[in-house]
Amino acid sequence: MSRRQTKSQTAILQLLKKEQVALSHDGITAKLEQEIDRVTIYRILNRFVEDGLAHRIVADDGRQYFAICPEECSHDHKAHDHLHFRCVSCDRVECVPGEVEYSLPAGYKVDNHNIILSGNCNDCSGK
Amino acid sequence: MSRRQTKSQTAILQLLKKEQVALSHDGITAKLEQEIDRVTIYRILNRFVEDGLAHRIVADDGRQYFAICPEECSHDHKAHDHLHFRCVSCDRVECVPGEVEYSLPAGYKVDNHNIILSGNCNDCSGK
DNA sequence: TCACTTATTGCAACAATGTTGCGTTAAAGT
DNA sequence: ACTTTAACGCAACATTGTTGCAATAAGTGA
Repeated sequence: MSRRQTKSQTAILQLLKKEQVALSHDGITAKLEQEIDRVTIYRILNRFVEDGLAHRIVADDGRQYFAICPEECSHDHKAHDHLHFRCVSCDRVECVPGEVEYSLPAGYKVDNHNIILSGNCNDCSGK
Repeated sequence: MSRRQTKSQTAILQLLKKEQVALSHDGITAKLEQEIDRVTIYRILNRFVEDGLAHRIVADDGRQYFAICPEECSHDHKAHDHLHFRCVSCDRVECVPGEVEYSLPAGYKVDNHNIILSGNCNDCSGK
């Protein structure tokens, strides 16, 4: 029932901590030293999300990206109400700090926020 | 070079106009009277988006949903900055009117907004 | 109205992303 | 060291969306 610490798991966790951006499955594969099976990577990531360690972002390319949760959001890992920016040039997804404000009609219960802006990031918009 | 009017095309357009919610490919298939090939549906939808007739939303289930653009957004069909709500119970995606406010560091150029909240809609949260 | 051009369609095949089943491996507890 | 079972790797599958290509049919002009 309890979690076990494995090499694959710690490697992915370290990677996510080091990178400050959200990574997709294949971004992770590309940056990992060791080879880890595709399925295992997905399972590890899903476990991280389940445990509130990471959050999952579905970007507007339809793919899932994962990022380590900052401390502030550990108390409630369901609603990540900060926004995310996906750069279409360098294909990175980053978390943008700051609140997002919106209004919603009464009666709606929000379980999950998934806010993605896409375009060119600071580095890429100059070129 | 110019567009041609076909039965499939008008059927889908009518459907999207009638439904006030955003529909996915298979939502469209389910509601259509006539049978239209999967590929054709996708191509029609992509054409609508290209022509600024509809906008594409990628929901947090990773799937694409399409909705007819309201008049206001016809002048700029790239940035649909209103938010969308996906109900996980009835599996409908609706456009929520109203502006979304956020702040973004300088140097970022936004091409596209994709803002999805998910949870239970007014109808489903009661039950 | 008929012939012509080519946008649109339908089918098959493919690509990408993510999940499930299952037998094997290896962490953690005793 | 032994046992239990979480985690792994492989194969197979599911879903969503796209591409190539030959056949069809919408618009145009004689």
